[in-house]
Amino acid sequence: MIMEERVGGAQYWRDEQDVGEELLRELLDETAASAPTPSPMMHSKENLEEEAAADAYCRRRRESMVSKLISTVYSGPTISDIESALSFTGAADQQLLADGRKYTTNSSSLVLSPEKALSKTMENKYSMKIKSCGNGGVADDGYKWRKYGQKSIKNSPNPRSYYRCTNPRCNAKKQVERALDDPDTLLVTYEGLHLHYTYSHFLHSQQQQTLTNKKPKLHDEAAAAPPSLLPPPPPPPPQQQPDMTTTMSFTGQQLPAADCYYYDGLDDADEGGLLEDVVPLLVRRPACSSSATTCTSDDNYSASASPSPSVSWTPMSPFIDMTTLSNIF
DNA sequence: CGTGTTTGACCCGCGC
DNA sequence: GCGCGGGTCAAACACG
Repeated sequence: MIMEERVGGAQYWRDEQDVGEELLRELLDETAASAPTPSPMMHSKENLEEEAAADAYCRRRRESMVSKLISTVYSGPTISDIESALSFTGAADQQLLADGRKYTTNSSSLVLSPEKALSKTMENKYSMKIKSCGNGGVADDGYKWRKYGQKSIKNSPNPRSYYRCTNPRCNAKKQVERALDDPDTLLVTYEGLHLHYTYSHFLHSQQQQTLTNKKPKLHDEAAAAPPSLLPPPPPPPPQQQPDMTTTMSFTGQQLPAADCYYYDGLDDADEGGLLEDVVPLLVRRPACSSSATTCTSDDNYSASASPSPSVSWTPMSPFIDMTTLSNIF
């Protein structure tokens, strides 16, 4: 596992945001410049061909920039990943309806459980190292995790904790354990995909509408682990250490952030409205994900799973309004 | 009282 | 078949 350390986590987020904003600005300028302008002059055949060629060029350039922009701001599960998961689930449902058999985790069963089959067809596992200095937690990854087990591992003095996404429709899990060589380093292994908003995303959007959310619960330090491009932490309360850093090294197929979604219309009020099932819109894997991606983010905020609803904060990371992008096409 | 954590027991896969 | 190790379950507990 490659592990790089980048000094100045805040600068990293800043740089990413700058790149994203610059690309978006360039893209919008480009779009405005290439917008069809009514011309009083008559179009000759040559002019029409030139315009067509120019249009094609502009379109390719926009697509290239959008691709760059998306790859800059997003590295989470792509729509194809979700489509694969959903199509499998649909197929499994059809199979279930067809033969009336029930899925079971029993290995002697003729039918694999969807989870098992899914894990066979998709290696949705990725791990990362998180280096956190200080006694505080590591950054929140935007999702709510519930600890369901802890196990001592052979030849390791540190126990491994098992977490599951609190969304009942999401089978994402993660394992957290401290590294053997460095007790400050957490090894986090993610498994599965989140098919819903990040918790922080929801809070952010909700706070813009109403401030009546109930207060989220705190999580322990191991419960939170930041993926690459999630919203960076809210401004630290004054009593917290300002100089803590978290260094992460991702290894695997995908990164866990998934923020560019559209709401599928399901009403999850029965889940307290905190999490919503969504399917990514627009985002398709814009660039091949490297085998190891490293980023450093500020860790100078609370280890709580989410920011306090009483504090409204705007993500520093290159969050681009996807509605804007959608309008471009 | 609701929600999340802890922890011992249980299940399951794998190697011998 | 047996034992080991990892993963999960679920009752008890803690906390706000």
